[in-house]
Amino acid sequence: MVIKLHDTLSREVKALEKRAGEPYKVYVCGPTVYGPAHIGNFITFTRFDVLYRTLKVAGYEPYYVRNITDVDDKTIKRSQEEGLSLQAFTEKWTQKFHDDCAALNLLEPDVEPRATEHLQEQIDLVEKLIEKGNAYVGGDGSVYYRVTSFADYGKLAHFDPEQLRTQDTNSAGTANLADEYEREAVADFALWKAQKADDGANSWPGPRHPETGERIAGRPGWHLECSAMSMRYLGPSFDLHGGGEDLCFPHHENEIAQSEAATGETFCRHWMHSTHLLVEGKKMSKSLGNFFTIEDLLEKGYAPAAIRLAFLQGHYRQQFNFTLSGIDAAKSGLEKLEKGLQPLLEKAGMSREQFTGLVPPFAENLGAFQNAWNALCHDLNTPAALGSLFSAVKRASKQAETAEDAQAALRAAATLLFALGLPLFAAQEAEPEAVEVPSDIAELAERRWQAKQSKDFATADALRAELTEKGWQVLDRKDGYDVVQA
RNA sequence: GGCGCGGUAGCCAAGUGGUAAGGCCGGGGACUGCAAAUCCUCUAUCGGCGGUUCGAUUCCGCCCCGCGCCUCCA
Repeated sequence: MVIKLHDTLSREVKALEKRAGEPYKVYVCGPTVYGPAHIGNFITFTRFDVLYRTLKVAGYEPYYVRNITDVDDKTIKRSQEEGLSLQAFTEKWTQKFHDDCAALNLLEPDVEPRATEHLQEQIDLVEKLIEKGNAYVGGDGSVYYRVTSFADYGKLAHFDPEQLRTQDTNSAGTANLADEYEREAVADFALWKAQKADDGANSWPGPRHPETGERIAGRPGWHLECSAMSMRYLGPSFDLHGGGEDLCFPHHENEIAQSEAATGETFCRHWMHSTHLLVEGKKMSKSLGNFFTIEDLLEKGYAPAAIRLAFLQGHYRQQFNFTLSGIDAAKSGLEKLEKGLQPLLEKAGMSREQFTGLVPPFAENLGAFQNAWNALCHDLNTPAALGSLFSAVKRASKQAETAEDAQAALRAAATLLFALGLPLFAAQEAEPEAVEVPSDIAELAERRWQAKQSKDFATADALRAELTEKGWQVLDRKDGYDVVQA
C-alpha cells in the first residue's frame, strides 16, 4: 500500500517512495531535555509514532531516528541552577521522557542519538562548511553560517531570501540587530558558539580556526546536531524528516542549508510538520493553567490510552483543540471499542490475551477495516481512520458468520489498532477494589437489599435515595449487589 | 508587513460537484420493580454575500471571525 503525505517543501500531498532494497529512512527532531515534555511535545511524537507504525504495516521497513538534544542554552542554564553536571541533568530528563513515551505506547526509534555523543560529526561538518566558504568566524569568535552563500535558502519555509537578509525586526517587533558586529548579516546563524564565561564546564574543543589552525573552544549551535546526526545514521540524502511546525523555520531551513551546502545532495526528500495544539481553546501556557505534562494528566486519573486516543482525534495538519473533556470522551470511546470487539472474540473463540498478543501486520484483506486503513494511508488521516474503525467494529460483528470470519476480522482490527498504537484491554489493572465501603453505608445497602427481597419497593427506593445522597450507588446483580462510589 | 491555516450538529471531528462518516453528551424506546449495564433509535442544509454550474457545503471572488509561523516553543 502506498502512503501519501503532505510535503512542506512542495506543499503537496505526495506518495512516499520506497527505494527497493533499502529501508525507508526517517528522522524526527526529538526533545531538548531540560524539563518534562508537555502534551504539545507528545502530540507531535505520537503523530510520528503513528507514521512509523503505518510505514511498518504498509511494508516500508522504516528506519526511524529520533534525537535527543542534550546541549543548548536551556540545558546548560538549568543544570547549573540545580547544581548538576550537564550530563547528569539531561540524563534525568531523558529518563523521564522515556517513561512518558512508554506510557503513551510510543515505539522506540531504531536509533536515538544524543548531540553530545556526536560532537565529532558536528565539528567535521563545520570545518567542511568553512572550507567551502559557507561559514566564517564572526566578531565574537563563533562560527556562523553565511546564508547568502546558499541560493536555496528559504525554500522550505517559502520565505523570500532577500527579505530574510534585510529583515531588521522580528515578529515581536524588537530589533534584530543585537549582534550585527558579530555576524555579516542578521540572517546568519551560529554553527559553533565560542566559549563564554557562563558556559562553565560545558565547552569542547571545536572546529579549527581557518587562519590560526587552533581549535575553537565552545559548543555546537542549534540546528547543527540534527544535520550531523541525521546524515551520520541515514546518509547524506534520506527519505523523510519531521518535527513540530515551529521547527520548519528556522531549524529545518537551516538544516537544509548546512547539509546541502556541505554535501551538494538533496538533504531530504519529504518534509512533514505537526501543527501545534490548543488546550481548552487557548495556546498552552502556564499562566492560563492549561499547561499539562503527561504526568499531570496521569495524576488527574486519565488513562494513557485515552490521552493517546484524544490526540488522534485531530488531524496532524489541522489546528487541534485538546481538552480534558476530550480525554473523557476518548475514554468512553475506548470502552466502546473494547465492548464492540467482545462478540467477535466470542465468535472466534479468542481470549483478550490472545487478541492483544496478535502481532500485526497481517497480509490479507482487511475487510470492514479497509476504509480505516485507507484513511491512514491518505495523509495520515487519523480522525477519519478512527471514524471508520468504529463503524468497522460494528459492521464486522454483524457480518461475521463463522469463527474464521471473526478471526479474520480480529486480525484486521489488530492491524489497525497497532497502526494507531491503541492498546485495548490494557486498563484492567486499574480496577477499584481499594475503596472500602464504610459500615454505615454497607448497612444501608444491606437493608435495601432485604427490603427488595421482601418486595418492599418503597423502602428500597427510599434507601437507594439515601445512599445516593451520601454519594454511593447500589448496582444489583441477579443474586446480590455491589456498592460503589457514585 | 510576509507566508500559511481554519470557521461543518450541545462538544470534538471527517468528507464529497449531486442534498453530510464517526466519537462524546443529550432525548426517545426495549429490557430490568427502581437504578446501573446492554441493545435499538433520534438530533446539522456545512460563517456571510455574490459568481461559475443542470446542481456547491465542496470551485472562484469579496467580507466577517478565529488561529499559526516569521522569537533556540513540538
